[in-house]
Amino acid sequence: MVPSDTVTRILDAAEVLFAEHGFSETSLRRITSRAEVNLAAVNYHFGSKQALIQAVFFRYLDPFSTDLHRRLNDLEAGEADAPGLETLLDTLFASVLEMPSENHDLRTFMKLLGLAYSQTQGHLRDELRSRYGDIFSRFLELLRRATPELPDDERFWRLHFMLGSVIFTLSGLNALRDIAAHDYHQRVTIRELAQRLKPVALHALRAPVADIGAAAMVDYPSRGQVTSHARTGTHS
Amino acid sequence: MVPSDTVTRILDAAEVLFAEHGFSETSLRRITSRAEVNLAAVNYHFGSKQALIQAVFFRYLDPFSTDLHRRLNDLEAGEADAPGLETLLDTLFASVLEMPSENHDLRTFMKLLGLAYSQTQGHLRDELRSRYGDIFSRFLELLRRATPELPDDERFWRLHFMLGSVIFTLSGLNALRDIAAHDYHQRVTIRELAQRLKPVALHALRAPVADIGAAAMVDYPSRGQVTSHARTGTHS
Amino acid sequence: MVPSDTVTRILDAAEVLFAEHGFSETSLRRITSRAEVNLAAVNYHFGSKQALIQAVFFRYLDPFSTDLHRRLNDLEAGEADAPGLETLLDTLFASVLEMPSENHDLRTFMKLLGLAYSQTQGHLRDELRSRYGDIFSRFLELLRRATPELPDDERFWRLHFMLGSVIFTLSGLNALRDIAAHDYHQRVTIRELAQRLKPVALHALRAPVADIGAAAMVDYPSRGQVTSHARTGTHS
Amino acid sequence: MVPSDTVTRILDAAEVLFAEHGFSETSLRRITSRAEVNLAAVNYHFGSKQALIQAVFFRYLDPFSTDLHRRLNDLEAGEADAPGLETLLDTLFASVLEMPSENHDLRTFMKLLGLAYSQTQGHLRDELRSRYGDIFSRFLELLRRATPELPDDERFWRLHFMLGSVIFTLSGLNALRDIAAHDYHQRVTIRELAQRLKPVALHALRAPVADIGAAAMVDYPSRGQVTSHARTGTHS
DNA sequence: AATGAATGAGGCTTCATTCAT
DNA sequence: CATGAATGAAGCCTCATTCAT
Repeated sequence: MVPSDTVTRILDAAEVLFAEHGFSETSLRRITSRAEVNLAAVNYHFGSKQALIQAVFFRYLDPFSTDLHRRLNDLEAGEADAPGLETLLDTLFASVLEMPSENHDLRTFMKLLGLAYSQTQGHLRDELRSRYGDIFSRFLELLRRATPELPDDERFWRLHFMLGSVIFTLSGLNALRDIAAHDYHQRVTIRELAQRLKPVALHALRAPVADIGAAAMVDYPSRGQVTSHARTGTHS
Repeated sequence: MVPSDTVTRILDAAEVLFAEHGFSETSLRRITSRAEVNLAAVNYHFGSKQALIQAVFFRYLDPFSTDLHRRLNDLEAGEADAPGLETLLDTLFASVLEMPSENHDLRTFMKLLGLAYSQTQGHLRDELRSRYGDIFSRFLELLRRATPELPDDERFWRLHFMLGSVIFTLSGLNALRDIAAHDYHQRVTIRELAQRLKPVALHALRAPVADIGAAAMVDYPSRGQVTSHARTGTHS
Repeated sequence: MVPSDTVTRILDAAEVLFAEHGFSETSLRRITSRAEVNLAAVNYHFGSKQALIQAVFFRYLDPFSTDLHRRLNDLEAGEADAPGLETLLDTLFASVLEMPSENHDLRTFMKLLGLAYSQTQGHLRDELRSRYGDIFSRFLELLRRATPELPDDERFWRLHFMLGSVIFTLSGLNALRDIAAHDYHQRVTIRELAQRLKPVALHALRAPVADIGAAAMVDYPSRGQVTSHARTGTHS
Repeated sequence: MVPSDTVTRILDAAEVLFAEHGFSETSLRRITSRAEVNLAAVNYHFGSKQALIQAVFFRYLDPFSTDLHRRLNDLEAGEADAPGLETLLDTLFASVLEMPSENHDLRTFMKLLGLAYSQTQGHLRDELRSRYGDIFSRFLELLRRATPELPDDERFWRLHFMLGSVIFTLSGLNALRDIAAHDYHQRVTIRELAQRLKPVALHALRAPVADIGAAAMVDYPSRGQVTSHARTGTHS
C-alpha cells in the first residue's frame, strides 16, 4: 500500500505547482516534467487531472483529520466539562501547525485551500465535504458548547469569518509578507501569524451579537449623511 | 467616451462568467457567445483577455474608489477629531454596499475579488495595487488614527484578517447560503451579513495584542499533552 | 452559401481517406495534412470529427435524394399506372449512376456507405435515417405497388438483400476487381456491374415466396444425412 | 493444446466487443477488463492486437471449414452426378447454421465478417484468403458444375452479390430486426432469414445473363427521359 | 467599426506495447 | 506463467490571437 515513487513525485510536483499557479493554469505536462515522470503517468496512476487534484488534498487532509480527531479525543477524555473556547482554538491551531511540518509546507497547503474555495472546482468541494464533514461537524459541536451564548446561525457565520481570515491571509501570504517585510521590516512565520490570529479570533467569536432583525431595517446612510447616521449600537 | 454597446455587453457577460467559473476556465468564445458579439470583438476592443479582466475590475472599482474618497472627504470635513473606528467601518460598509446597487451585483463582484486574490493573476494584482493604492493608503491612515493602540504591523495583519473574512465569506456566499438556509432555515442578504460582520470586525480590531516575541518561544503542545498545556493568557 | 475552399478541400480529403481506411482509422491530422489545411480547421468548420463524417455523407446524399425525388416525380407524372418493377429499378440505377459522376467517385461513396453500415457509427445511422427516411419510404411504396404479390415483410427483407449485394460488392470492389481481372482477364466498370446486377435483382425480387411457417419447422440436416434430406421445394 | 482459461476468456470478450463496436473502436483495455484478465495478457498470449483479431476469426472459421469440407465429402460420395444447385445451397446453409450453435452466436460472427470486409484490415483479408482459400475454391468449383449455363465471370460476380446479401443483412441484423419488428410485428430468427434467402439466391443465380457488351453501350437515361427510355430487355 | 476565417500552440486523454519482477 | 508499472505516440479538441476584408 506504499505509494510508489512515481506517485509521490507527481503529488509533490503537483502540490507546489498548483499552489503557485492555480489548477487550470498548471498543465499536466508541467507537472510531469517537474516530477521527471512520463506524461501518461498521471492518467495511469490517478485517472484524470481532477483525480490528481483531489489526491493532493487527500494526502494533506487525511492525516490532519486523523490527528485532529485524536486530539479531540484526548481533550474530551481529560476534562469533565466541555473544553473552553481558548482550549479548543489552541487544539485546532496545534493540529494545523504541527501536522504537515514533517515534510510538507503549510503555506503551500493553505494556498491550495484558498484555491479550492475560490476556483470553481465543484467536484473538489463536494468531495471534501463528504470526506471531512465528520471532523468539521465534530469541531463545530464542541465550538457550540464552548460558545453557548451564540445563536447557531451566528456561530456558523462567525466560524466562516474566521476561516476566511485564515485561508485568505495564508493563501496570499507570499505577497502580504513581502509588503510587511518592506513596510515594517519584519519577516513573519506562520507560527507568528497564528499567535496574532488567536486573540483576534477569540474576541471575534465573543463579540456581542447584533440585532439582525432591527439592523436589517436600518438603511446604510448615503453619501453626505455620514456624520449624522444612526449608530447601531453594537459596541458600547 | 461612452462605451459602445458591444463593449458593455462584453463586460457584462465577462463579469458573470468570470465570477461563476474563474478566469482561466472562461473562454473568450463563451463570453462573446453569451454577449452575442463577434469572437474577435474582445481583442478588438480590449486588446487581450488579460486587458478584459482588468477592465471588468476597473468598471467596478473606479466608481467605488471615487465614492469612498468623497465619503472620506465628508467625514474629515464634518468633524474636528479623526473619525472613530465604528464610524470608519460604517463609512466603508456604506460605500461598499451602496455602490454597485445601480445595475451590478455585489456578490458577483466579491467573487471576482476573491478570484483575483487566489488565482495567480499577477498582472491583475499589480494593476490593482497601482490604481487603487491611494484610496487604500488613505483608509489605512484613518484606521491608524482610529486605533492608536495597535502597532503598525499588527494593524496591517488584522486588516487583512478582516478582508479575508469579507472576501472569503462573500465569494463563497452561494454555497454557504445554501448550507445556512438548510441548517438554520434562513435566507441571508448581503446587508444582513454586513450587520453580522460589523461587531465581529470591531472586536477583532480591538482585541488585545499578543506578545509575539514571547509567543514565538512557546511551542505548541504535541498530542497527549493537550490537557495540561500552558495557557498563553491572551484573553483573561 | 458557397462552401469555402477550405471546407471543400477538407471534405474531399476526408471522403477519400475515410473510404480507404475507415473512420476511426483516419485521423484528423491525416485529413488536414492531405487537404493542406490547418489541423484546427476541421473543428472550426465542422465542430467535431463526427460532424465531419456526417457532412461527407450529406454532400453526397443530398443531391442524390433531390435527384431521385425529381425522377420519381417525372415517373408518376408520365404514366397513368404505377411504374413497373423494371422501370423502377432503371430509375434508381440511373439516379445512382448519374449523380456523382460530375466530380465525385461512385465507388468511393459506396465504400463509405458500406462502412456506415458496418462500423458502429450510431450517430450516423440515426442521422441518415432521419434525413433520408422520406425518399426511402417513397421508393419503398412504389416498390410495393410494383410487386403486389409480395407480402410486406418479405419485400422488406428482399430489399435489404439487394441493398447488401450492391453495397457489399461495390464497397469491396477494388479487391474483387483485382481478383476478377486476374482470373477472368477483364476490367469491370461500375456501369457494367449495374448491368449484371439488374437481372439478378429483378429475379430475386420476383422469386416465389417460401412458406416460412412450414420452413421454420424443417430442421436443417446434420452432417451425414445430407443426401437424403427433404427438399423444401421452393424452386421446381 | 487446450487453450488456457485466460485465452478463452479473452477470445470470448473480444468476439463480443469487436462485433459490437468494431476493431479500432475496441481497446485492449476494454477487452481485458471485460475478460477480467490482466491488460498485458493479450500481448502475452497473442502477441498483438492484430493477432488477437485473427485468432477470433480462426476460432470460428476453422471448425466451419472442417465441417463444410466433410459435408462436401459426403455429398460427392453419395451421388454419382455433381450435386444440384439447391442441394449445394442447402449444404452450405446447413453448415453455416449448425456450426456455431454450440456456444457461439451466429449473428455475432456475421457482424464480425461484415466488419472484416468493410473495415480496412488488410492483414485480416490476406490471412483469411490464404487460410480458407481452399474450401472457397472447392465450393466455387461445385457451384460451377451446378450452374454450367453461367459464364465464369458472371458466376463470380453473382456469388459475391449473394455473399453481400448474407453478410450485409446478418451483420446489420439487430437494427433491421428492430425495424421489422416495429413495422411488421414479427421477430425473425436467423433460420427464418435463411429460409427467406434461399429462393432469392436460387433465382438470382439462375437469372438470365445480361448482354454486357451491348448493355455497356446503352446509356442510362437522364432525368426527363425516363418514361420513354428503351428497355434493355433483360427480363421478358 | 467590425467580422468571418484561419492558425499555431497546447490542453487532456487514450492507445498498444514493453519490461522488470 | 503472469502482471503491475511505465511509456512514447498519437488521438481529438479548445484556446487566444491574428488578419484580410
